[in-house]
Amino acid sequence: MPPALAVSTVILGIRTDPEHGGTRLWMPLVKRIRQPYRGQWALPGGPVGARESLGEAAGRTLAETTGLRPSYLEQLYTFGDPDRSPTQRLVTIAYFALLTEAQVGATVSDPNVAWYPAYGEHSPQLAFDHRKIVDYALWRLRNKTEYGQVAHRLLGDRFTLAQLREVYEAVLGRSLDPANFRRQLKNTSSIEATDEFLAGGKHRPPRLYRYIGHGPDPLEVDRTS
Amino acid sequence: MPPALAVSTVILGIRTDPEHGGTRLWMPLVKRIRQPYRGQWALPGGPVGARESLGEAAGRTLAETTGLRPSYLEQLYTFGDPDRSPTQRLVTIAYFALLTEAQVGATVSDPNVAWYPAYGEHSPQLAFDHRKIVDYALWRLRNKTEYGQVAHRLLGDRFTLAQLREVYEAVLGRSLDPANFRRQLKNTSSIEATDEFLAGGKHRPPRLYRYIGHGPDPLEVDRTS
DNA sequence: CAGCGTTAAAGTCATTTTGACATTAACTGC
DNA sequence: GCAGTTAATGTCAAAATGACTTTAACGCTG
Repeated sequence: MPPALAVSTVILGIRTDPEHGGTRLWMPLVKRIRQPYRGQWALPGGPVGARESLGEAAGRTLAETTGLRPSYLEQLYTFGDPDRSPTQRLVTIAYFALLTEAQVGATVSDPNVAWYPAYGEHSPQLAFDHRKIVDYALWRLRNKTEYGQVAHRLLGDRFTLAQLREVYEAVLGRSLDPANFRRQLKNTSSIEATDEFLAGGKHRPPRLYRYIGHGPDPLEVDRTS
Repeated sequence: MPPALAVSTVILGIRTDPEHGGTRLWMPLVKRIRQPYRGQWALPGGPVGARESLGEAAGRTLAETTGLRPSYLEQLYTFGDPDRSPTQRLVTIAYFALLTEAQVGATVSDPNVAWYPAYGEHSPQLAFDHRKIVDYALWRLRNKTEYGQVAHRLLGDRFTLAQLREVYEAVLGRSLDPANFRRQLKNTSSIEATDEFLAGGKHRPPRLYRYIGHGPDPLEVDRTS
């Protein structure tokens, strides 16, 4: 029996928790409509087509099931134990993707697709070994040396320092001192102040900053073609 | 045409450079005896058996070609572009392994297996996209948060602070101040002084230290079975 | 066996970075 | 115009870092 190829993708975006206020990492999940694990939430994914690359398959399957078009895609890990599937050998390549808040809005309206916190007590049970995949995605995110890159992919090209700090807090899972955070980032050369301010707020308008990229992450999937 | 599964492994160990003195990262390579890239050096690897896991396949193929039994194995990246092979689709899962100096000695005596520096001008050209795989292995090694773990896998369970510093220098590619290095490591709880000393040297005998593990790296392949 | 060369280990000190907190600035709503 | 809130800057002690010096413990040589 020849092996079958599939991809699964952890899609992460920031959302403000409607109950508790703080910004958190959320992910869209799809409800399984057949056995095994029927009715449980699972990561978006599907089989790899014969003429597409693994990264293309990840981008295509997540777009088909969720409607999303993430700005960042990175390969995570490959699962291929011989007994993962009772019939033939199933090799699954896991990816993880990052979304800006603007991109989050494009989620399809479908009762079988819903957003959930990526970790913590409100994060649901997942089908297969998908919880392990999500935890590994979070582990890699937290262990990245260049957080500026990550924050940029979650925020878009213009952002305030408060937004940037909330992303860091959501990823690291702990709160940071706003004043010290500001000082540290001003010392790095990874962000640059613009002459624009975020209007419409109720208080002093914060300045907008821009990310100065140092080239792509060596892990990023090239999807320019 | 169904996909074929294969593994390739970057095996890294420390060796003292016979010419220039310093400790460097070296890797064993195997010479290709058939087309394509016949005569060029390549990473050890081979097809995945029907009843073995991907990690088992990596451990088996590297042992068969090099005779080595590394103390550490970690999955790196999966390559699966549809046009990698002219005949059928070839999916290669790359691994990287770490060896202690004791384990390096067990290399098979075979003219088609030889050790080379893992990076720098004396590192040879490699077949296929294997240079990219090696560079990615080095990138991940350098971006690990827990260097103590890495050093432990390259040195064994007892080591002097000078040896530990040489490992850090070989991985990071720059020299470190011995006194400051000592101070930093004494503040972490990752190593512990033993009451033993390394005898036989020409100078003051250095104290031996032991690594205090914080559990395995989440990426490590479990090969206890 | 005293002195020298070499490496191990500990100590010194000025500079930089960090964490905790205070102060000033700029806006909205009443 | 004043209270309330967030943005942005400033202050300062503690901790960490980098460059360097000093002392200790060997083997080797004469």
